[in-house]
Amino acid sequence: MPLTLTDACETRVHVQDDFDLKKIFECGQCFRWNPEPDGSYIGVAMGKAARIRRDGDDVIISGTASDWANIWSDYFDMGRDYRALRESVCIDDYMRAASDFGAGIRILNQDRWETLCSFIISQCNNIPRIKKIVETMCTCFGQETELSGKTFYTFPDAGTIARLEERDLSPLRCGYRAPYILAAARAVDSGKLDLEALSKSDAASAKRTLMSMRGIGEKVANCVILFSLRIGSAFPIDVWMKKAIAQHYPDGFDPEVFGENAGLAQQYMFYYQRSGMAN
DNA sequence: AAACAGGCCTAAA
DNA sequence: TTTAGGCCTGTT
Repeated sequence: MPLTLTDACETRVHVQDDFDLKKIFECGQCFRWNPEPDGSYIGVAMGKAARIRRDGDDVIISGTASDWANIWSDYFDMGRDYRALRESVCIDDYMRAASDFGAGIRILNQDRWETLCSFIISQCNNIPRIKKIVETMCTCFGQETELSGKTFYTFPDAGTIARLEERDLSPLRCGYRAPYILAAARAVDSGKLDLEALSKSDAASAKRTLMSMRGIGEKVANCVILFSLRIGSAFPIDVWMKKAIAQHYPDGFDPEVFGENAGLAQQYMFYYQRSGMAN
């Protein structure tokens, strides 16, 4: 009998804190995780393809225990207590309802360059098309990686994209965003834009630096800051958030009321608003 | 078929 | 400092 080498390795983790895969992957922060018929999710992140699912109080993820310890634990932000964080943003009845509804969301610590590039692509696009463009970019320029005998593609690194010309990006069909992508890739590759350094700075200066790049405005900058620079005070405002604020805070609203947890409050508001349950 | 989609840029008040 | 219109492309 042949040995079964595929799927040989899964790691089971007991999780007591908020951790809802559907909410984590569908609250708008990432573009490369997709649901499977059995309720698991398959995605590619941090240079690896993975499958993850829940089993009661446990989370089961492909890979070794050290993959979990070295990669996924941080990716899923397991170092923070989301039940406590969730309580901290309940400043009124509306936020209580929004955070109850969104309980289980976690803010991923994603790759900085991938996040920057993905949210440049996101501008004035809907989610299916964002995902399609990102996926095409990975199959064209990423590296092969395997999971259960299937081939997946990693997100291409900035250096790879930096060496391309605009015409090389035409298969992506990303329109006017192509030059923005190239400019960002070249800035990251050359070190002119040092995202790791930005992660050690404050929200205001990170935002200023990001917005000095062509094609990066306030919304994209805030998404990058929140979803990859680990600065929790960032508060991205898109069309859904504008609706939420107009409906629930007609007299004005300052995200600073949430302090360092404004970004998580934003995720609850966004997810609640988009669900249609907030009305 | 015209309008719109998880913004950004520029020009003009 | 705020506002309108254009922008690639795909979908409705």
